[in-house]
Amino acid sequence: MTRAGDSYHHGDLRAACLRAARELLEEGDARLSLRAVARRAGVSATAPYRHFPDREALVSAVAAQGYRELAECLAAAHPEPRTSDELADIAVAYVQFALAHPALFRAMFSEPCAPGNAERAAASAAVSAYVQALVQRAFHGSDNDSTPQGDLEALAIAVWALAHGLAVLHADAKFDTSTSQAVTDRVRAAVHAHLGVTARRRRTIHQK
Amino acid sequence: MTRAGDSYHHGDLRAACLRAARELLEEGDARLSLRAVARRAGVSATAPYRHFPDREALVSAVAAQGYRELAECLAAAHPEPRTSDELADIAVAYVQFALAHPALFRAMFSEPCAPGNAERAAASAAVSAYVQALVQRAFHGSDNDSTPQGDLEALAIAVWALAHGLAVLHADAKFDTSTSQAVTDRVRAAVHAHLGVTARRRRTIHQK
DNA sequence: TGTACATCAGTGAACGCGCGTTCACTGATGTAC
DNA sequence: TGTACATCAGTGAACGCGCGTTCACTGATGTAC
Repeated sequence: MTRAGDSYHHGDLRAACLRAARELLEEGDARLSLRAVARRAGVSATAPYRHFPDREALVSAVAAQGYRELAECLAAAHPEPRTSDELADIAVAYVQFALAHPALFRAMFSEPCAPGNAERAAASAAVSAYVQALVQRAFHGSDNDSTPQGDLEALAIAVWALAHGLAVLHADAKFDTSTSQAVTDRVRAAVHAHLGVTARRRRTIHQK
Repeated sequence: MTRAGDSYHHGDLRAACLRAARELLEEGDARLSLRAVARRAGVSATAPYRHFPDREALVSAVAAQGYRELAECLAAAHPEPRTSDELADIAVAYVQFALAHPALFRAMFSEPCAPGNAERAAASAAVSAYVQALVQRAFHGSDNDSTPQGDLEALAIAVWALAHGLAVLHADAKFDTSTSQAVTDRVRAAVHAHLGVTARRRRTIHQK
């Protein structure tokens, strides 16, 4: 039987590989290599093949983990946003996640995810669905609940794209990212500008 | 003196390298290599070094060209947008550009542009400035010209991020991109959802 | 116009590198009796 | 409990690859006289 910890040979090389890959990404390695991961995990170059059929599988597993962390991070920012302000909190969290883990973020969104990897596809779809649901819930039953369903969907897509676009543009240094406050202010302002004049008139949201 | 065309040795290897690089990108090569570019240009592996100090310089030059093309493409979509519909035209052009040239788009936005390359930085900043100015012009002096300047800036950032986010998410296949009509409809809907209820009430924009 | 020379774009061999992946192996672990 | 055996996680050598970059070179072109 397997003891917890270091039991069988290495213990849990699969997990160790994922941890090593994350470390390398956090250190700025743009492109993960199986050999570098093995090296970091303190194991021979070929050992990871016991747990991943090829490089692509390792990368997908890391990306999937990233999606899950992103989802948690968004949920932590606000579990059930109702106002523009609360939606902005989530957008800020999205952007800060990208800035805190730029290489991981790139690994997650860098290329059309290989359709073969079910785990990755699922984790990615979960984030997407989570954001969509979030936005729809926030707007459903608001003052404006005459809004037809199609428009709600479009709005959800728009908000997601907005947050994602802000994240990518910040990660690519198209904006000043030297202070986290500047980033936060910019994202909040963009979300409020987006969600619009109407919202601003109803509540007093703008706090600048 | 240099004759046009094939004059000196190769003629204009610099331009030929850029053309070759573009071809490789259009064919789907994710990562440009100097050797592959040289091969495609029909020249020895080291010849490009006469025109580019290193690989990074070549990639930056290609990216810069991409930014210029993107700017032209946006201008062609609508030179002076005034309505949400016309802004949506531009967003559609932005997304279609990304879908038509995915590898180029990735090369342009893949990583924090090496600050060393002035040409690339300038071309990138030009696109950014162009979009910002576009949006501000579209909204300035609209019915709603009480809008303060800070809000206009935030709005411009938001619209840019929206278009960029839609482009990236489509390029990463987070949405169905099998027909160009579906993409166009989705982008238009997102822009209209974004620019909002107010606009929709004033004009009759939604055409679905 | 013709010759000698300087320039410099492109060549080709060579370097050292890290990579993904294969293969036959070894040795620690778990299991059947 | 002790022994024989099967499993299979991890090893280490080896493969062939494409890469970026260097170097001394060659030969076509342009220029000075």
